[in-house]
Amino acid sequence: MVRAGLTAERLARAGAELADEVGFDQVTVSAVARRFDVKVASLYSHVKSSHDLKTRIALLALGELADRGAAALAGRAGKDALAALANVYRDYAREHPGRYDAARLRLDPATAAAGAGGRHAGMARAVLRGYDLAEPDRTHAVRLLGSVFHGYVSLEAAGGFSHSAPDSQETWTRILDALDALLRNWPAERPGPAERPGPAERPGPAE
Amino acid sequence: MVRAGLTAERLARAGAELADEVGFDQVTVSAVARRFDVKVASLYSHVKSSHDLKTRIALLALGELADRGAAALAGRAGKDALAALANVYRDYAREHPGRYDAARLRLDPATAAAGAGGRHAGMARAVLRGYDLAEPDRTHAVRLLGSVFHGYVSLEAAGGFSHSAPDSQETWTRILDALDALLRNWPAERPGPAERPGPAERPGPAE
DNA sequence: GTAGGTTACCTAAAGGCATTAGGCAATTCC
DNA sequence: GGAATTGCCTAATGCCTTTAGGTAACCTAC
Repeated sequence: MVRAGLTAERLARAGAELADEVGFDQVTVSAVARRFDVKVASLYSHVKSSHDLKTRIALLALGELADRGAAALAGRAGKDALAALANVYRDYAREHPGRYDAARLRLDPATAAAGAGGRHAGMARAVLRGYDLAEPDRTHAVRLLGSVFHGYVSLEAAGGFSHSAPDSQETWTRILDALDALLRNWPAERPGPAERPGPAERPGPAE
Repeated sequence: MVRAGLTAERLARAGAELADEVGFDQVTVSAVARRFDVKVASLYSHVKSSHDLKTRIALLALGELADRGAAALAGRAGKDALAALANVYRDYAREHPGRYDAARLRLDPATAAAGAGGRHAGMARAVLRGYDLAEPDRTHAVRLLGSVFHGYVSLEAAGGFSHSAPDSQETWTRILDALDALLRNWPAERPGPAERPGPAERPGPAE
């Protein structure tokens, strides 16, 4: 019996590859075992459960993403940095759809913090150093960037923007323009009418 | 033997309830059968497969969301409409997390179109009638709104903004302010330097 | 260099979900 | 009321997860 040399690390890597090939939801302890030509039960000495395996894949992906982000951000500022970081997420999702899905896995806060969780928020904060925003607007902006990046990339992956004009690439470019403009021109607090009108009554025209 | 009165419709509704209670990924043909106190195989006369069941739940959720959106938009314009539609998505996701997850299911284009697929884009377009945007910027803006709404709501559901200041509600309010400002002030094409600098060279400071 | 301990992978088994085939009972339609 | 139809059933297969306990390979030391 030749030993396969399994480790939690190698299992996660194999799972990540599998995810990119057949989809993250198809990643199963059995499938990974098959890939190593090993019996299923053998994996349970290295990972606690199917969920544990998936968590490790998620952490792997988050780490890779953070690495790419850090590399892309080095030596850039302002809109240049904004676009670079945004493209890291989008490109990663296109190159590694399974891993990107994995990165979206619900992690409990402790696990996320132990992994690359904080690095991502840190990168968004770094981008915003190129703009003139004080707290708490800086945090609001961090969350906006996260929302747009994640939202756009998932909708694009789901096929939301294919088969319809204009091109998804063009929209992406223009959205980055728009975000840049918005960050350079962040509105002061309370510029408009009531934020949250009741569901029935009509509080008058908005303008 | 008393008949349970199963229909695809009722199965989808039960599945939606189940999703909100225990999570969409826990929705299984077996679990729904249990809920009707019926044997698993019986469901297969009404739905083709597990995937078929999940698709029906997704379409149910998308329809409910579109109904709420239409109701919220009636008689509103401008920022008021923007906030109303945005809150529909966020509130729905908070009230019905399982259904909201279901609505995120990858649907093939034909299925999505047959359901409420188009209504959602239509609602975003309706909101944008309150702003001065011509094509193709209007489409870019539709996609931006979709990305922000979906992105924010999923990150919030994943717990991304809890346990940290400022409050998620405050960020949401300020993001809507910001989007309103952005839409009233949408930048013209090509305001900045190269959108996509190469990975290594540094094209100079952004400003 | 081989004895002992540890580690890595195995066999076996139980339990859950998805799916199909074929049967009988409840409803429906003349 | 009898025939046709429909609705739910039993039975069976196959894949997945997880645990318990066994055996063979490796490592350590004398």
